[in-house]
Amino acid sequence: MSSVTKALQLLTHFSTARAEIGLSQLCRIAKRDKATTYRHLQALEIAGFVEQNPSTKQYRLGPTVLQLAQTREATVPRKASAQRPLLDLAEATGETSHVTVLSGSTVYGLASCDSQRHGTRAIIDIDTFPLHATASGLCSVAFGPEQLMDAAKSNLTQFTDTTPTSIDTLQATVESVRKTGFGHASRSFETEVEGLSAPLFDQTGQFAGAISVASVATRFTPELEHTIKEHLIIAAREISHNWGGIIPTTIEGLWARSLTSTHKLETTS
Amino acid sequence: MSSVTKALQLLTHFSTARAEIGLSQLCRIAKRDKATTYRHLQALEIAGFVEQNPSTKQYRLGPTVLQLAQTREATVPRKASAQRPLLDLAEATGETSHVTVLSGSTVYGLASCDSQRHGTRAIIDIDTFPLHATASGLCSVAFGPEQLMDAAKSNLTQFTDTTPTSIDTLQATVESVRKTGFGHASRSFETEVEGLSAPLFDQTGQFAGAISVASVATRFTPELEHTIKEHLIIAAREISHNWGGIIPTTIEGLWARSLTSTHKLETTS
DNA sequence: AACATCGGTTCAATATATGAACCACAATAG
DNA sequence: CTATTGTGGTTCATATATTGAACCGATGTT
Repeated sequence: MSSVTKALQLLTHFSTARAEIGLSQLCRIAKRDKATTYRHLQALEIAGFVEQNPSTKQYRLGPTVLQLAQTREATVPRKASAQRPLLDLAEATGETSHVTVLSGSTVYGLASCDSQRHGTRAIIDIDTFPLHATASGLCSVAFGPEQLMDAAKSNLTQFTDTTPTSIDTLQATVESVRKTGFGHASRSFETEVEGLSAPLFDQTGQFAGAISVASVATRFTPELEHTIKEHLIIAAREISHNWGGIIPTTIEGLWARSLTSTHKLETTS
Repeated sequence: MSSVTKALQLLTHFSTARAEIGLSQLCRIAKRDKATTYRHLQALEIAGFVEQNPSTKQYRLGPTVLQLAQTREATVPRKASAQRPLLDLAEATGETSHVTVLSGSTVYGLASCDSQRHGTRAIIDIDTFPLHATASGLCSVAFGPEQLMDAAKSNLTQFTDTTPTSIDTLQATVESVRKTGFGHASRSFETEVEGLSAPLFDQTGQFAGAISVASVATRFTPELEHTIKEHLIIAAREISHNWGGIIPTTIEGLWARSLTSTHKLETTS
């Protein structure tokens, strides 16, 4: 491992929960030699990546990261940084995939990608995704800000005969999303389309959008569902990472449980 | 110079104007060896500080900086990161100093610091600074968003007999701030106080606030004015840096000219 | 077909990173 | 009023990781 990598790794130990770290403390956390760590910190300090609290001598993140983040945010739009994982997802599942972002109480389509594998494809050609009827929408209601539930309740347009049109069925559906970590819209927007989705998180740590796969219903077997979920997880992690966020451990836990149970179902059936 | 420092220096070459840089190009810009630069970029890529545009192979800032910036923003408030330069300023000038931030059309006091050097001190004990009558306010009008001028015009309260109360005198005063790079409130808020200020900038590149020195009028000689301006510049650079910004070169130019002319005045008088 | 780029790789030479032991200081504890 | 234990910071011989000229294959230009 290069010394550059080692030095940069030190930065990963700073968080809102542990904003300031002393030299000795950091050595323990990172399991590193003190002299080396000290020199690494000095190099990071020169570059403005860390600074020392003058009163406590503890180190904390420096102002340079603000500048860099500004540049990154200004030059790499969310869409571009979601493109690659989206393509991989469509490729791996053989189904059409979407990335949506939440703005206010509206779920906007940010990017989509068709797989070339099958002749029939799910074409979702809309700008905004209904909260109650699409996998992305349900994911947003389940993991986004609370007022989204009200927004969803206030527009329960019926698209198919399985669209949740009552407040009770909507709440039950959202509840199951919160339990499994996946949004699931079973032919509730288009009669021939099964939607599965996973939440995305950005640098604020908040829900920022969703990644979804729209599968042609006739192909939607338990095996495909399992495959889609596996790749949704990969894509969600990657896009969240590109947006400066991480998947909360609670969600990771839901996914882990959700996948093992699906797997059981798959092997016992 | 350590290899860590050298690697981190590479990041300074990325900006909104030059968001993506190829390996060879970066070597020319940074005047570095190609093999070394390549390895440094690899280390930065592992840590997520840069990433490669898959299609062009060019490098750009990576998602990690977003996370770090989030943590920095959440854990180091503006006030804390302005404190030290503010103290140094008060110390160096022997006068009371303030940091103000702009929020909407209001200039709020963020922090202040008294010098212990003199028995008499300028005490500015307010939460919000009048736009037209204080050095910080004038600086905000001069370098902040345009609508501030309207806000200033709509409240021309007379505090002293030199307070600019007409739209014409206000505009003339602001004009001179734009010419010199320094806000100057000559006994226009308190009869015994001369105020000098300089603008502050944050990571968005926009005007974010002002740093000011309130000097007791009887002490306010051309020599002191020159000293205050010198140290205002230092403080403004430092606080802006701590907020993730830099002083625009136009302002730096104004200051340079402004200071040499003051110096001439000082030596010829 | 010759030439000039590009991103990426190799390997011997050596400059640079390393860490045990060492300060000086501050805050406890006995 | 010492010990003790913690801290941030420093030293220096050792050795390991960094370095850059030269090289490669690919792509594009003249």
